[in-house]
Amino acid sequence: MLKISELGSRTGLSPHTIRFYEKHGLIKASERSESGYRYYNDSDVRRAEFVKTARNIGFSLDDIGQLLSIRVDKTAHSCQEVTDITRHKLDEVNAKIAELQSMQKTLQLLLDSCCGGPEQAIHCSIMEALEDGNVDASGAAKAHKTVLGKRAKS
Amino acid sequence: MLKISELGSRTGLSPHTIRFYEKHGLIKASERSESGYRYYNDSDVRRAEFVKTARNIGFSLDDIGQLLSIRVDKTAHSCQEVTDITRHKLDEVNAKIAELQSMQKTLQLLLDSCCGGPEQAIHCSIMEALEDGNVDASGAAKAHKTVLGKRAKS
DNA sequence: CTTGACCTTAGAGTTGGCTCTAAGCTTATA
DNA sequence: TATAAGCTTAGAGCCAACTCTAAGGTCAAG
Ligand SMILES: [Zn+2]
Ligand SMILES: [Zn+2]
Ligand SMILES: [Zn+2]
Ligand SMILES: [Zn+2]
Repeated sequence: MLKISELGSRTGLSPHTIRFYEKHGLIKASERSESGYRYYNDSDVRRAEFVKTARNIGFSLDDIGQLLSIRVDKTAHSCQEVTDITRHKLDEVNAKIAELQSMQKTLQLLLDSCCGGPEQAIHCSIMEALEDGNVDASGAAKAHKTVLGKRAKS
Repeated sequence: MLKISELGSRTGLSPHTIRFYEKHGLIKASERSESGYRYYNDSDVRRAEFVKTARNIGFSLDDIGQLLSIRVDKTAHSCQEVTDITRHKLDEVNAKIAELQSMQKTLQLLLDSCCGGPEQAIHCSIMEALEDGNVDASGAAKAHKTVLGKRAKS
């Protein structure tokens, strides 16, 4: 039976994150000590590792919840349900890639047009393109709200 | 002189968003009526359109702020400053694309391995891969926090 | 028997870019 | 003149997935 920080070092999730996942129904400690400490058995650890793997792939916590409910009774669920979740995620990823590639293309064109030198930006072609709005940004408009965030840790 | 909703329909930004941008220093109404209504002149409109174009490309509001401060005095800034901002953005975009492509690859492999049929998920290869953690998710781990958000409107 | 590492909880804060609400004032139209 | 549409403000809420804080309880080592 592992304590929360031991589960943390085994899975690479912080105790904070483990409690957060518990609050959202993803992970549970099958036992608690009298003083309230969480204790995780092998089955709990396997579930937590499943969550970690799914998260690393990029599934949302909501997706992971669905995958977990399939996991607890596989006879009640089909391969199709699993592929539906996976394909939906892949569709999202593909859409996002397309948006980012549109941004990439636009930014590259802008960079190619500008000398990038130390002279005054008076005739800078990037500035001119932005002024004139003659920028091929089709597809990029929807892309950038949350496109460039990061997660710090593993 | 345009009122805020007129500037909105000209630029495709909502009045709410215009006020939000004003609060963040991107856009200003050069005049106010006695009753406090914002009035935008041609120069204001051009600035707002610049902001809209830059936003559509994918620049952050912070980036746009920097571009705007170059715009107001181009003699005091160089092409290099402009390309630095642009290149930095391109680097972010490229990094994000790489992460998403890693996710894409993993998801595609999972999908290829599963029959996707109506039978019970007992021997589902996607579930097995998630259980075993033998999933090639290198690079995807950092990717997904904010990767799949959306902005609704233009 | 004290130190320090670890555990508990509820709840607030972070990020970026909006998006909306409430409560009230102004303006245009019929 | 009445009604509706539009404007003002400060400030709250939203999204996801954490991340941290405060204030306290627990436990093993020396
Ligand atoms: Zn130049
Ligand atoms: Zn230039
Ligand atoms: Zn199957
Ligand atoms: Zn399957």
